[in-house]
Amino acid sequence: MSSSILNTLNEKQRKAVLAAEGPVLILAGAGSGKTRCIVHRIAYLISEKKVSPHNILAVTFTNKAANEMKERLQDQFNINTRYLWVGTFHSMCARILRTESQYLPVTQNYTIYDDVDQQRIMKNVLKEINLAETNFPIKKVLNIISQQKNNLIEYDKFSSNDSYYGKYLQQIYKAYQKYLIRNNGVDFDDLLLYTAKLFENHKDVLERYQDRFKYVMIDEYQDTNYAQYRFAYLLAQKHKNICVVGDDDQSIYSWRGANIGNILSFEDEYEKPQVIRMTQNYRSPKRVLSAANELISHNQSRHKKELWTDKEYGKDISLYNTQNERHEAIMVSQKINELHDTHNVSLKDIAIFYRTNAQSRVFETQFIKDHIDYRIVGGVNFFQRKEIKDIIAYLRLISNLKDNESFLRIVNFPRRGIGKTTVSYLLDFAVEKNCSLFDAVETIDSCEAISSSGKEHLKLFKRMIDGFIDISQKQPINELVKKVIDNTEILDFYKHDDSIEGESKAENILEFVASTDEFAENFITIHDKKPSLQEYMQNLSLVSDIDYADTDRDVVSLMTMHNAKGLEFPYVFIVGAEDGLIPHRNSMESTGDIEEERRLFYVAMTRTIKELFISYAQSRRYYDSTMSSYPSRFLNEISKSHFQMFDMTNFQTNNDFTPKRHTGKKTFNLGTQDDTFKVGQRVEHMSFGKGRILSIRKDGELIKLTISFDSGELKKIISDYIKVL
DNA sequence: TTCTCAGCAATTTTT
DNA sequence: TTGCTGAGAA
Repeated sequence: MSSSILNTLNEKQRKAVLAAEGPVLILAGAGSGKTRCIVHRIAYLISEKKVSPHNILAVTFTNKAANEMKERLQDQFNINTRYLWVGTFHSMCARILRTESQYLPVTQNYTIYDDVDQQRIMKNVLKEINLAETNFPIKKVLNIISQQKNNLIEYDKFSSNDSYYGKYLQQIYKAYQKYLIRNNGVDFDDLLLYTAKLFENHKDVLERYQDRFKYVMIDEYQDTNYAQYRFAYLLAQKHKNICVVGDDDQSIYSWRGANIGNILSFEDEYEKPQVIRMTQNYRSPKRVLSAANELISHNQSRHKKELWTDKEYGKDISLYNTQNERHEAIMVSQKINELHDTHNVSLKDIAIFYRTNAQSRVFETQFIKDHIDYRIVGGVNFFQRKEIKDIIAYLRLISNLKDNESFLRIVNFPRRGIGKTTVSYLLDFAVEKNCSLFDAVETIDSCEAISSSGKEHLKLFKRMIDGFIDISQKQPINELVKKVIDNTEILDFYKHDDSIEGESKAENILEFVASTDEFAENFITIHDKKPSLQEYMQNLSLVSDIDYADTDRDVVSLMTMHNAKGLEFPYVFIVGAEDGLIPHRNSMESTGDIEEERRLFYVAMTRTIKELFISYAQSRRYYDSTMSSYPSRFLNEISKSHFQMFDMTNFQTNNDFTPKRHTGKKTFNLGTQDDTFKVGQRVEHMSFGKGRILSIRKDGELIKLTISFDSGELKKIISDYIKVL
């Protein structure tokens, strides 16, 4: 029978594949082959259990993972994946909502706003209801609203234990939501919220989907939030065939509402689920794995478990102590060249992980200098670049005329003589007429406030958009994009901008055109027809760079530790392993925060297939100042015997690069200079009382601490006078 | 009325 | 270092 489905699996994996019916919980450690397990499980359902692909829903964490899964099913098991639903929660929900839009406050062609759009919108909302940004910081407010939505709380149910701010927050939430609806738009969280609410409030709709998706599978279940949990729960209520896969040690998205509780309480939620634990790691060498095990064992709130492996011990983990972030980049660059030139390692087998996106910059400059090809995965998404978003704004407006947000963005870009004054009068006029900005232009002649030249320009603008609408109905998306770029002269605008940025922006635009061509091509092979604007818009906001990261190019991959999740590379560099970066200074408040940072570091380490390199710098430039930094506390939680240490701090810019190898472990201290002080630590001073260390600076023999005392005072004090608590 | 340029603030992680 | 705001120039 299904020899190819079961043969290559170990006992636990086979068990997971064969557990086709009923609730199943798979606790799968890092590198235990869970993706493979899911793929084989789907293949088994279809080939052996004769389940129609039509009845299977598989939720993955990224679209890329979804595509890979489909490819494997197609290539390995010859399964037609056309009717199989594989994708992220968000893309599933977007798809469902497009079909069920009659139940929604928006129409079928709604716009999906991303986080940058959200910020712009919130800015307008605050202005609209006369609240100051200083009192209600945009990001914070959006964050709170996001949390509410992820917990399926709508604005009328919003309550806060803070009675003063709570009242305002509810008001903001409401105004924000109304604004979105007025623009016929939704944000990411709405996709989940609307779908979950749809299932809750319309039993008939829910039942339709329950019967459609008789088998539900969810990957990375530890990173689901309440709305996602609810979505899955409701879907699976009828047939109870739900299989979730996850690892509590890899939960790194709690800041966006993910709740490890979902996976930890699965056994209570569902009646007698089969529980399968996969602890054999097939990815990392023993050395790396045991170091990772040691690290993660410092977390209190976790299922106790230890990964094991048959693989060889592998090399020591290299640990580099460098002078500053530039030297760190030089060191990594040289190491990569060495791997590439003398050990024949392909660049695509090398990855660099950092905690914050800003850290990528130094590496980019260094790699360009050293002629190392690289690519950044994630970061500023290609589709989030200003020049691309401008074109997308045209597309959005064409497909959704109520989208005032996009209207405002492009009405005067490229310049066409419609300035702030004209726009603000137009806004008033639209409010008065209770219509969208675009519709307001129709009757603009009756608006006295706007100058006649303003009116003319607005009408010209409208005529142009009307022309695009016409084209969009007759031609496929890629042709439309070309027309938009031609008629708006956007490309010329950048070409005439002599700066380097202008040039690269023009290039990006051309790349965007190419990407729509490619989209059209792919679309034709799958659907046998040319894609319309609508069909293009459907997946636009939901794709990210990771989804596009083609693994074929022979380049070094740079990404945040968050983006590294689910990936693996033979050679892994973890850079910036410093207190303040990992754990991040904003995440040192509670032990819960620190535990999540520790999991993040754990995730990064366990991506390694062959060899792991970790580096930290003595000082690091932030934005305008240089701060001294100290090795991450996490390094202290791993036995030193796993490391081979290299002190690069004597490196001089003109000198050759000759690392001094440290064999004597006594001379090398991982902690702060005297291991007593750490950033974030509680300390006491005789006269100032108790406080917390904010930064540590070495000044000759002296160690100077900046301490925030509980009294509210901020002092710089020599360490001799400080007692550690 | 529109556009430009200087000064100022702000920097975690993402579908 | 980048992005945004506000004041003055065109």
